[in-house]
Amino acid sequence: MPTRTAVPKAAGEPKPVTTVERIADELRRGIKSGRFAPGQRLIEADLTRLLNVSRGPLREAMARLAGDGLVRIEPNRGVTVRTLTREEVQSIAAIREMLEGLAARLAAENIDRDGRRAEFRRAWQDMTSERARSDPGDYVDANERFHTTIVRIGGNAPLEQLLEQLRTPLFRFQFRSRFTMTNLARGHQDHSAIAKAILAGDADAAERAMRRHLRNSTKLIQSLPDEAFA
Amino acid sequence: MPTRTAVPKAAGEPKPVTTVERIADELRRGIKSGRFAPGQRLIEADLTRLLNVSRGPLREAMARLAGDGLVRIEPNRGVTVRTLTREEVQSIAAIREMLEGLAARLAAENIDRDGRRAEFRRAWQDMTSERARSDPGDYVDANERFHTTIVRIGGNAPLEQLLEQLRTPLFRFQFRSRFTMTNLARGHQDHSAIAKAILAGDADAAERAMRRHLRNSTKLIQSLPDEAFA
DNA sequence: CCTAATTAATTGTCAGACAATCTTATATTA
DNA sequence: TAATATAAGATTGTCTGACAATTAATTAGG
Repeated sequence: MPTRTAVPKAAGEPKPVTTVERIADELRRGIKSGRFAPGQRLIEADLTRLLNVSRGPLREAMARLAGDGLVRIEPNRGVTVRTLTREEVQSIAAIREMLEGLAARLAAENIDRDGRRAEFRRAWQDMTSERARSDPGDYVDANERFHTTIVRIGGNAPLEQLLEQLRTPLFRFQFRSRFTMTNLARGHQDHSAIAKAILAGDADAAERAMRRHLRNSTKLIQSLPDEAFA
Repeated sequence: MPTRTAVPKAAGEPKPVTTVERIADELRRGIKSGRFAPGQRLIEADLTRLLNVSRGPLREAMARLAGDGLVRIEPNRGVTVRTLTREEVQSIAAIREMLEGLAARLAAENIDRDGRRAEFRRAWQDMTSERARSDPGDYVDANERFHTTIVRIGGNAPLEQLLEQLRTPLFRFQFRSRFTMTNLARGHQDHSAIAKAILAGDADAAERAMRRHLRNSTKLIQSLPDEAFA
């Protein structure tokens, strides 16, 4: 009988302390990576076996994910990975356009605090590195880091958390759409404009550039065939 | 004296079918009304007794509220009603300014769909009614309905949910600040401008007016003494 | 092949248990 | 007395097992 109650605590790492947190982390990762597909049912019995936990913490973790908008809980019908209709994608995109725009503005305003300019330069260089240019996975990662760095530099913590929430359900679309050469080129133009504006401390330009970028990305996602949506 | 809970019932609110939902509802109301004060610890044993439920569903409900940002869960230290620092209030206000502005824009764009113009007129009249003008509680209710109506008319469901989340932790400030005559007058000016722009279908003006209103409200909240914050 | 009855799977909740951790009260020491 | 260590109590985190209610799957009957 595998009664693995306590996880060996890896010292020094910002790792989940609690079983609930560990489960939530695991599921979050699984959903983001696509291992749990949108619409898929998450059955308690399966997951308790898979993760070696009891139903209590598992259900708590599910409740947290539901609060984050990653899964849907329907009474007596259980939990499913959240799906998005075209309309919902559009709605979320409109929200993101406003908020990522705000984040870019804040980043431009605060670029000269602490070591933020250096931090931003690093993220920006990662985007243009050879690795990111050749490997799609690396590119997606660098792209995500670019955006999260901008928000972090802005220094609005609630905004950081909120954008994380809004991006996650859209994440899977990136793997399908982004990788034609013209798309990459366009994305690069957008990113350049954003980076330039932020480094120049031009808040208006940064916001404008970011919003334009978001609109372009959205157009790309919306051009996907119906099968990509719920 | 019975505590006055000024939490308006949403129109077609679906009744909680599940114990977890009932608990979450109850606690949400309690937090919004101030019966559970910011910073207050929510102890499982007390609440299971108070609500006649077992720990499982209670903890699930807590997890959902945590996802909504209403409470904080700290490992091994339990659940507390979320508190806000001045800085956090400012951060949330910046987000709200963008999103309520978007909502106003969308409302103006969609004011002539279905019966939305009539619906909006009703909410706007409630604001200026005698009842709202005399009783602070009624005014706060009408004010909340005014804002939620605008978002609903805009037709962006995720935005509706998000703004609900962002408003709730700020709700308690309304009871302390809003009620000097000059404040009411200023608020009325703002609201008039918003209503006029929306009814005229002028999206730009609606967004501008709403953002101005939000900035004014924020200034009011920020002018509160330190005791009002965490 | 479609509909209804039966069975299986799954969820929602409860109760009790116990170790780990945090908090408070008490005793000890500088 | 103040600071600190220690013990006692309170609270959380998790597990197990149970059972009714509901939903999904299967089989039987028309």
